[in-house]
Amino acid sequence: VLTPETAGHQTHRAGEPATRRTTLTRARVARAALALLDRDGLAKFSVRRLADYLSVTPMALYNHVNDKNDLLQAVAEAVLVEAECAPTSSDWRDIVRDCFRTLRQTCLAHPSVASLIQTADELPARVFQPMELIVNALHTAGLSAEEAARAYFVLITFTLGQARHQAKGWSHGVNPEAALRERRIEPSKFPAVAQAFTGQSWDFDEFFEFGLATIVAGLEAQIAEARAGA
Amino acid sequence: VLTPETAGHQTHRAGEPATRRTTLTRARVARAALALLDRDGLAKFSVRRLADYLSVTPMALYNHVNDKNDLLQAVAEAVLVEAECAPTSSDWRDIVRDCFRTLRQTCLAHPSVASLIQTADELPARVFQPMELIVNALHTAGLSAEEAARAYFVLITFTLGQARHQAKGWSHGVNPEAALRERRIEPSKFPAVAQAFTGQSWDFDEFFEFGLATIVAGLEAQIAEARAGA
DNA sequence: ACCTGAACACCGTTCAAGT
DNA sequence: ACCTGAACACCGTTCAAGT
Repeated sequence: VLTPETAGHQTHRAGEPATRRTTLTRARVARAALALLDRDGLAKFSVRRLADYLSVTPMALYNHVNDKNDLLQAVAEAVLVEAECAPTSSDWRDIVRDCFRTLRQTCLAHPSVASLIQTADELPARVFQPMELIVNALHTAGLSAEEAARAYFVLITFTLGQARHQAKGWSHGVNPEAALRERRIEPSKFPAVAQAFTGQSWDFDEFFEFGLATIVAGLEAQIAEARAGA
Repeated sequence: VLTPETAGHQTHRAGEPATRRTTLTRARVARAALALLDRDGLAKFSVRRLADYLSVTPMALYNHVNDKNDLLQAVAEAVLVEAECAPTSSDWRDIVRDCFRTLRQTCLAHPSVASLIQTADELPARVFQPMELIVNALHTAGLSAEEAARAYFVLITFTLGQARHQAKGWSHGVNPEAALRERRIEPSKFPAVAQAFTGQSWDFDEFFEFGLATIVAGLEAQIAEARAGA
């Protein structure tokens, strides 16, 4: 059903940017998709639902987007713009921490987006901005250019993977705590796991910080080694 | 179309394990699904295609599996059995390296399976066997039980994420090398990235080993810190 | 240039029916 | 107990048609 405020078809001068509130745009489509993803999650997302959400025929979207995949990439791109990395220090450790904490927060604000980025066929060019920052910082610190690139991928894989896990709620049975509680696994057969998960509940922030600290410490060791070798 | 060798319906004594070649089983369904996943990939996999592959009605599968999701979990479980971790040393570093190298090799042998495990709603109980081993080793080495559990998840997130990347071929546009070559990004704007990716091609084995070494080195630092604090 | 409507070739899953 | 066949409520996408 078309309502007046969603279906206005104002004609406008050719060549003018179509900024009418009711006109579809790649950017507008992406933003609506993000809103829908935030509301209903990736599993329930479909082109048809998005079209419905925009009070439009599914095919209308294909004027602004090549593909469902292309659509999702537009969303990823739009989100990553928010995750602009503005380091507060010139120490590579601070740069790394700032960047990936920021990325993580952005992913948590949009729970579907970590999966989205990891699933995308093409990485939006956007990811190369923080990548340049990190690779440069690590290279300056003493890593070779290739090592710096590897380090970046270790960090982003960890960050996105962690955010995915957290976004999924962790409750869906991936949780060892729940597995123990529901007797899916026997504590006696897994004493160390049982000890780690009885009593306290899993803290994602602490987990992330532990992982980040571990990787940073590991990179310190790699840098020390690289310097010793040089 | 049913062929004689795929559609035989031998009656057999009730209570007997149904080991007839032509009888469907949760295990047999899972194995066929794995074969199909290995051949065509996760994107092309569907319940209906699997049914076709087994020369059977789609609904027949639902006698042995609750769900598409349940089906995929059965596959994940089946694969993880292959990835049995048999450490060759009692040094926690060796245990960690052996386990995750083995897991990675298994994932590379079945390219869809890393995504499968990360997508699964429920972790197969199988993952708790290596988890117990790792958590125990790290706890013995000096980490608290919770820290040991966190360390395990850092490692598995990295390993699965890396395997996913590699399985995807890396060529689908995630590759900075290709992004540079195809001029999707300007080398002049990303000098450090450009330097890291010009000339040599990306080596996944080296990437994995770098990441593993980095995390192990980071854990050494965490353990040293934990011991100093105790 | 942008949107529509009907159509195509698929999905996962339910349900009643067969043996 | 296990499998079938028809059906339901969805998908992504193409194509010809409208404005």
